Amino acid sequence: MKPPTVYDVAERAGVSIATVSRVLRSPDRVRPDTAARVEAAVRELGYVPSGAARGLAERRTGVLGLYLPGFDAIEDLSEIELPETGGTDIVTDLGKTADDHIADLYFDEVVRGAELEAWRRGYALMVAVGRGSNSLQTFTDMAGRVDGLIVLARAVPDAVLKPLAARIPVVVLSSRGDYEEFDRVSVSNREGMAALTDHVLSRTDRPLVYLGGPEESPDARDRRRGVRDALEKHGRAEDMRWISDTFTRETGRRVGRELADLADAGGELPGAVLCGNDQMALGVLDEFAAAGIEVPGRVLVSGFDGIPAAALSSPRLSTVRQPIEDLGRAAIALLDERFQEPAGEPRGVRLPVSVLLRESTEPAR
Amino acid sequence: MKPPTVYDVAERAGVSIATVSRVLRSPDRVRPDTAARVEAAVRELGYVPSGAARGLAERRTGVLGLYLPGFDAIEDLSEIELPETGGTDIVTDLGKTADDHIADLYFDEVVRGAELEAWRRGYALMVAVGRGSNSLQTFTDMAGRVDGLIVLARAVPDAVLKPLAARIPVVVLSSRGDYEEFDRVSVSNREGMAALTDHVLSRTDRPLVYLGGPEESPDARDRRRGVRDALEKHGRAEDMRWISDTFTRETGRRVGRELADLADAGGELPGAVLCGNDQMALGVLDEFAAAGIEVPGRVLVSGFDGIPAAALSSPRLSTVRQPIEDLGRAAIALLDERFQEPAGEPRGVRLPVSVLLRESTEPAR
DNA sequence: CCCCTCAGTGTAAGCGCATACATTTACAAA
DNA sequence: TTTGTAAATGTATGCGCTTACACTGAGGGG
Repeated sequence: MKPPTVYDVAERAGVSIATVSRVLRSPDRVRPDTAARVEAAVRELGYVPSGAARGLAERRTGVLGLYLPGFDAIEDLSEIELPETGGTDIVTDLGKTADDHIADLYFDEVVRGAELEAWRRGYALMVAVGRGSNSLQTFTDMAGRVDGLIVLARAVPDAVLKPLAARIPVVVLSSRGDYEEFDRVSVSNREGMAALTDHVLSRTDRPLVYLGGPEESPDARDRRRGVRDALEKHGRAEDMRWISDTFTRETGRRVGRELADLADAGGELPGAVLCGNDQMALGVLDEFAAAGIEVPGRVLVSGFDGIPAAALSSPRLSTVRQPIEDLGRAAIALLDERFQEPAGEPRGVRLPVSVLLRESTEPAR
Repeated sequence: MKPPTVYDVAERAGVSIATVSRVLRSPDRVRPDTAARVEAAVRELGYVPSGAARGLAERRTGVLGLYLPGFDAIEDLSEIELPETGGTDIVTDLGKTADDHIADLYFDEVVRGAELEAWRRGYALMVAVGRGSNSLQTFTDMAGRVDGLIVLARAVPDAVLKPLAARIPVVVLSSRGDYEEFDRVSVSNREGMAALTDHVLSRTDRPLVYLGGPEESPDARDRRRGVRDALEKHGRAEDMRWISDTFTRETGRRVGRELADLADAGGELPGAVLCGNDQMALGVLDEFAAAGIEVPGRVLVSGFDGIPAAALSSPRLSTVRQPIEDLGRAAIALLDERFQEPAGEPRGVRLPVSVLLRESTEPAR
């Protein structure tokens, strides 16, 4: 059963296809009674205009794209079952469940922000994710379908991104300093971390530990710089032991245990453990709690990101909240702006962060 | 600057447009050396195939759609600011923050599930949301752009949905019994609530209160039926006081306060307060805690949905976890299945729920 | 040496719509 | 009635791609 087209509608209504098109797009340019006939035909045939044909003729689609690099969660997804009739599964859940979920992904909030802002502005949003070897295929596929594109830094080779940006507006979500030839949005990683560190330094005179992310991550680098900024400001540049590792809770646990063991063996605890993200900090807290080391009593701990779990830990974690959802929103806003003003200098937007001071860095008086 | 087309590439490579198209779509049907020339031209020109033109010629787009009814959160969204340079905002956050966030929206998880499954199967997902008066416009716009469509029950008038379903596969996310002429997926609301109620009835002999959602919500209706099923099974059909109101935490607080006041005035507390969703139950817990009424010591409380907050309350809430993310995933799977098997009876999938028994219904021995 | 086959390539016809431009109609003024 | 003008409608082209079909030339079998 072939879907009806303008031609079918036109024939049924006894008009030309041009009139059908007008009724749909600028109804006031057509006489009310003919419009009514056309609308009736549309209804009777269940006609739905083809987006592809419209896009082709109009040279715009009304769709914005968001492209993310693949992540393991997708690869690991198992086949879903489709039962005709569901049942009920009774689970006695009296233990503690961590529920380390996809929901914690950074992406997730970016996507949500982009969705909200796109919808608000009357665009539809298409989200695609690179998967394995043919991820470039996925990318160009998407690029060919949208009026503008948001891309996470490093998700796509520059050699592909650069020429594309000459064709359609592209916004990159990057760290500062990266991708300066594109429109881009980033957050104040460095300043935020500097402010938090500044606070911690005012609370303890003892030497510190910084547990940061991998060297090659631009975010990690920026945060480390923020720490250094604050140290220099206080003239305590030498007061820090630097550790770099993956951004995981497990890493935090490992380091936390190590420090606890050290203290156990008669060593001195650092004045504070500053962490490059919240997951790490939570890992540190896990182990300190297990070893009976009071936070913030004996040592301060801080994180970065402002994930929900950081507000639920005990003690609650001082951290820097990134406006991740706003990142997505700002990117869409920037795209929309480019449609109004196609030419011009690339524009960089840097979103402010909030330093959240909570109990984990607030020593009892 | 007009984007390059197949013609430009063909000219540059000294071949015909058919050959260009072949290189892109079935590379093994052209000689390796010509393919190489074409690929070089593609790269030099930064050519990206137009999705619109492809879609038109191929009569398929590789995109699936998800359509949601509008919600207030979008309307209320304020304009986002785009600062060139971000700052740092220092917030001393030593109080309790509720963070009642969009993240708690039911939709959110559906969207995520659909995204994951679509990506996994190599489709892109387009998500659109009806907004105000022109929401129908948005809907048909989207319908014209996708190979298949997922729609939330009641988001679109049947008069529109019905003819559309004859053109492209449509899956409806509905409560049981609804939309039987469509492919659809739902969850076992009724059975889940029956099982949880059954458990609660085995824990208390005193009269109960059921605080359910609005009469007109099919979900609310299904859950209420589940409660009734369990009551009848236990021969305690008369043991329940029924309340219907909006699905909000505030409603829960109101009812909780009312019950607390009653108890204060010498009345008897019910054996349990069963709630139609977790938000309500949390509201009840809020007020019981404020009034010093121990849960589960003096009264049991249960919820429905299995939202994250239900695992973090004190006491943790017994509830029925809906596999909301799976709802989205199953819908995509169903669509994909329809592509293989276009005809056939409409298929209904009902997903199982999990009854999570936690402390709020577990009286101390 | 001719004819057939087949791989490789080109030609051209849509796909369904928007729209510039041409034509017709309706109506008012002359 | 004629003419002028604006509103309403129709005609025809092109948007960029895929693909059926036609064509070419090279190699193999007779």
